[in-house]
Amino acid sequence: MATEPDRTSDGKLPTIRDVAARAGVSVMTVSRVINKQSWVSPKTRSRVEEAIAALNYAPSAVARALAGSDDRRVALLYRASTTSAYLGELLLGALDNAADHRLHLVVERCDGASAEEIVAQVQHARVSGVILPPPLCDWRELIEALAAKKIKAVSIAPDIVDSGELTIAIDDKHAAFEMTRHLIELGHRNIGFIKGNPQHRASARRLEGFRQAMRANGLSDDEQWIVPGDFSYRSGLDAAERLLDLPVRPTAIFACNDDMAAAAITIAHQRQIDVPAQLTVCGFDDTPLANAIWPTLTTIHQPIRDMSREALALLAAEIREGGTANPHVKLDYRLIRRQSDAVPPRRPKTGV
Amino acid sequence: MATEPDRTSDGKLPTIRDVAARAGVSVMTVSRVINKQSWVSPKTRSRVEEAIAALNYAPSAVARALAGSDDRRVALLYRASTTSAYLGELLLGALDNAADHRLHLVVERCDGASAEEIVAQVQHARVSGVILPPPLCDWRELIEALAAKKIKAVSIAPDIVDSGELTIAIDDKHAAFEMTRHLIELGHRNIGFIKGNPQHRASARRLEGFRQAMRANGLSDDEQWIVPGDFSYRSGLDAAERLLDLPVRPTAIFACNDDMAAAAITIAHQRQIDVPAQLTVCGFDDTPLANAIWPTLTTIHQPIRDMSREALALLAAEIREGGTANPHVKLDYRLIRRQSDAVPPRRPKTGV
DNA sequence: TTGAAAGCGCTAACAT
DNA sequence: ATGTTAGCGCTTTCAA
Repeated sequence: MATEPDRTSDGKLPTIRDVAARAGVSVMTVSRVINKQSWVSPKTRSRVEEAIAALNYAPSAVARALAGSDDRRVALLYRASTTSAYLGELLLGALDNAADHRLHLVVERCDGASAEEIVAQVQHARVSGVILPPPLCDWRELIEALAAKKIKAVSIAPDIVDSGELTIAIDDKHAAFEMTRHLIELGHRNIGFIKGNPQHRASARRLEGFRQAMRANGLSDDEQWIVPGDFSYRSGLDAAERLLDLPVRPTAIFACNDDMAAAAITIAHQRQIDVPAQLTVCGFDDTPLANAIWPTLTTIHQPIRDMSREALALLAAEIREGGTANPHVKLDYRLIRRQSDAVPPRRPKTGV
Repeated sequence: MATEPDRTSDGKLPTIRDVAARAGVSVMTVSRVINKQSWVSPKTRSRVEEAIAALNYAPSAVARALAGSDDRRVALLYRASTTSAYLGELLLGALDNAADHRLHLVVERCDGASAEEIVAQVQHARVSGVILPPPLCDWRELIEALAAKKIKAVSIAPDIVDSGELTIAIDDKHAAFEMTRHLIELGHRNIGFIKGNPQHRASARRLEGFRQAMRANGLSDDEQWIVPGDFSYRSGLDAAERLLDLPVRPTAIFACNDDMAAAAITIAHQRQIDVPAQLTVCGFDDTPLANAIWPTLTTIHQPIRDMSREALALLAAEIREGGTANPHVKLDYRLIRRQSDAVPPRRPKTGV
């Protein structure tokens, strides 16, 4: 059973013309069949479909892009600072339904460029929409510059914004709130927090969720319990040292991402502090790392792949229908309990 | 300073015609300038270049693909089983110099398809070359089917093969040999080995390197010290349990990749076996994980990004010059010593 | 050394 | 319901 496309005598792939000839119709009719457009009589349609099948014809994306109103190309922009694992997930999600939406995805790096330069780059790439993962999603100038040129942009995990831009996000603040509440319910009172890279606005949102939960439970969100970090494992090492050097040691550490949480666990190991018996550590993101360390990490699952999938769907709707019911998609996060959290040590269950 | 492309009055990007008009030459001349082709008088050339700069013109890749002999598109094929981190690295490397080679990279998933179906898919995608990461690189049928259709394929990290196909690889066998020798030099005699996914031929090569090193040093590569795994963290957990349950426990474990090594460390932690004081563990690949666990992992660094970069260069040469001096590129690996290896325990340094 | 003509494979805008 | 006519932006002939 040959799935392979037939080739005309000159060794080229079949074109729409070959299909038209074989079906005895005009190329336009074939085009309509392909695009499920306007009305084609069932009889003609099936003749064309037979010819397509017989020739194993598939339209050329390139020719379509050139001839069509070119609203089929979208770009996934990224900076070198984005980890390849995150980028890989985004890519897989986007690729996943690019074909369904008849969109062609191009991946473009835009390092060190000014907002204007990036707009130029995007225009040259002939794309009509872009996906902006962090930290690009929080770059107001860029978003406005793109909007000024009528290039649709969908931000992945940006700060909440008032303008009409498209966004895909999880509720970082509420997720952090929930994780903190979870720790408090476990019995923790002294909870340390390791902040994320300040360039990523998500960091601020997570911190805010932490603070709210602490205050909501009558606990103090004292500055000394909140230490800086930048999402890197290295920074997590330093941050954890600082927290564990505190006069009153926290019984739990909530890190703004998994890498830093892993670092905290490392420091605990080095100091012979048992996790979770003596110290609870939890993270955020649920990267593969969370499952590859010991103890496995309690964390917030962020559906990265779904996010880019949704981003693409949003772009498709925006580009073609010129608008969507809801331009702000909120995806669900999940608190994943694994082995790194427990009740705090030395706290009698009941009575004095 | 506006880098942004000018737009003609109708709001579209400048085309080659606009450039031609502005420079007072024919479009053909502009085309020649762009492609640095044949002879254009320096005077004309500079006039054209001025016009290009003034208009901030950039040629449309789409139009070029359609008009040209289309030898500019290459695909990165992958299966869903490939981890997004690995895929992300490959992608970044490939993207990195796709532009330099004037190649357009498309990323295509090809799951569950037969070799013939994949060939059809590739032909429909109108690409003239493909990059095959593992495990596709070891699929003989596919490689032959592609060759039969004159589609250039470059395999990343395949088995050594006799046919004239293009390959990029590190010397897995020798890397494993070196790591094993390193362990032996440290004083280890009882070394356990966790095998990789048998579908990836690299697994066999690494095992072979291990075996050779053991035998070369008069040690036995007894089957009981060699346990199955499939590259997953989970499988590493089981494998490590088996090794540590052996009547004579190994003093070192060499896992076929980092994930399984991390799993071995986890098991050791659980059994209160100190790594590396009581047990040496090392991995292979040098993924980000190697640096995010404690102790950090001694492993073999594999330059994934460079591999796809080279793959692209190879394809470019092959597609355009129709051949290369050396179709088998060998990249360097590096043994990275971190904290998970040490001399074996309870072995007096000297004398009895 | 340069230019004119003829497409590449498809679709949009009009016919019919 | 179907066909005709023009391109999309560029490159490949071939001619000058």
